[in-house]
Amino acid sequence: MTPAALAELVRSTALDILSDRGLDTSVVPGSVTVERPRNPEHGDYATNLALQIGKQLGLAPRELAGWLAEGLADSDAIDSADIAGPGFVNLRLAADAQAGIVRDVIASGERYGDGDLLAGRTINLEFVSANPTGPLHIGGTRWAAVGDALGRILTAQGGAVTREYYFNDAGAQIDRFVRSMIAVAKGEPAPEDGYSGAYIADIAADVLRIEPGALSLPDDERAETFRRIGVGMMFDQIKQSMHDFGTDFDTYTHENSLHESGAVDRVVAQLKESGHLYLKDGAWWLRSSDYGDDKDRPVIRSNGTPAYIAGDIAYFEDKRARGFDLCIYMLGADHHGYVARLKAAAAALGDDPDTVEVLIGQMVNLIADGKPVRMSKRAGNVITIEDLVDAVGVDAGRYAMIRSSVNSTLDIDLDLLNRRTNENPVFYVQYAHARMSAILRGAAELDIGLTAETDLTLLTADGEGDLIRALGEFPRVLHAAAELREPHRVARYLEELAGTFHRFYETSRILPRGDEDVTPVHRARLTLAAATRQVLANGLGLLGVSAPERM
RNA sequence: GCCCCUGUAGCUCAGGGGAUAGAGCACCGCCCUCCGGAGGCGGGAGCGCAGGUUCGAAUCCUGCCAGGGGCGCCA
Repeated sequence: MTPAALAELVRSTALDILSDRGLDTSVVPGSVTVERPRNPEHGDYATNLALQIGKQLGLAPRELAGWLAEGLADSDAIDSADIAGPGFVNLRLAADAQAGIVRDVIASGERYGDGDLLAGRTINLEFVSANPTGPLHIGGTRWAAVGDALGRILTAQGGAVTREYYFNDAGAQIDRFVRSMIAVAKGEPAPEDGYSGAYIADIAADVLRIEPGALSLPDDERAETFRRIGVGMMFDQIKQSMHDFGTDFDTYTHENSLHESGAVDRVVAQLKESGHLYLKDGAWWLRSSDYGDDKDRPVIRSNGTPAYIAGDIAYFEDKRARGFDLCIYMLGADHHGYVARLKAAAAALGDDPDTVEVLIGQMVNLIADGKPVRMSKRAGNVITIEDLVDAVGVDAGRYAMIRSSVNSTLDIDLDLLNRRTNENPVFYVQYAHARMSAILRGAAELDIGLTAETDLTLLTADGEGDLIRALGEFPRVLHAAAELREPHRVARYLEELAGTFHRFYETSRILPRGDEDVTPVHRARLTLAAATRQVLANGLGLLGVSAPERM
């Protein structure tokens, strides 16, 4: 019996008890809390339902808990139900009900853990969207890993997810990028406000290789040539880096295309007409202060040119026209001020601001010699996605990015990367998977197959029950990770599961030793190992991290 | 000044109102006749401060302190 089914059992039992006694059943929440107590003496599961609703019913929680325990104990799935503390009901599952979790994992296979939280939702997930003026640095790498994992998690909950990258190939930073390339191509120093990394020289040289006469073109054509080729190359490089990192996008939208197609002009005209923009000091303003911004923001500058936000409004309109009912934006903490603007844009277009969901992630700090260092292209200490992958590999790199909440600033220790240590917890998880793979190989050699007839009620040892119940948590973890948009929950769960497995492995011999006969207990443990391996593989897959058979 | 995030073990971090707050790393001590020791067992040590809500607060609310980020007709 899965925890979800158990919660439903508790709920229906409570409803029966209350209606039998003529009490108000509406106080029972739609979903009842059933949790795994920290202290194993408190049972396999515990519910606080009596504590939650006792007061509303005017009943002592312990009395209510007593009725609940009595009712639950009648179920075949429940071995024991006891009142504890101020009104908890502690539950122990019957062996067969617990075995049902293992059967469930084996039967569901790769789909074990999936849910329908987001069934019917059409979701646009925009992440990274780094400017194409340089290689993807380690900050953007965080979103590449977390965003990709989130996309997988939302998909596993039934969401129709489109991963999207917004490519800012318009605006002032592109002009600076172009001026920087041209200056370096001419052998001059990069402009004061420009970009000066070594990659600029490389790209400038590549532009000249493709268009040898580029420097002698008239100013306008020269800039356009460098822009077209240089930005295109930068874009390809970023795309390739992320692909090598295991992150691919479904759609790339170019900001420039929104301007060139007239989409920006159209949406601005529409907003002027509908009164959502107002004219002040010669500029057209969006009422973003209605949505938490500290002031309104100009959409059309007084010189008549569109501000950055104009493109974003047109982009949102474009997303909605493509049928998305939820648009998620993953932005760095340095863009948090943009939340209100995006919501105001949605509202101005007549949409519910909740259609826009902005996830703010904190920055990635570089630590060297135990102290934070500021990344600077000028100082030449920019750490790129390639640097990270070269140092620790894709799996450890992705895992390190994902396993912390995005609300926490992330410290990446340069010395650690340079030492290529195996301190990353991903190895702990992967090792558990490899270990089980080895056992299953061993079982195959001994010709021990997994069969549906295996008696899983033989799994009665503490370590075995712990492991089974840990497997049972996976669907709830995925549900929470999707609902809260927190992929790190999956990583933390996998670490716990791997630990529970390693402990099981120490105390429960899986394969027969030497010339021992194969017993039903061996078969049951082997099935449990196979189920655990499946869950680890499913979880790692959601993080985009490999589940190796051997390490 | 205003807005967002953070403050939990020596360090890096988990912890969706629940019972005795966890993990990894580091440190100390144990465990290999047999399934992979990249493992297991044991040990020490902690919720920034002050109020409030609640049967119950690391978690929710308010204030303060400290750190990071942001407040442009830049993007």
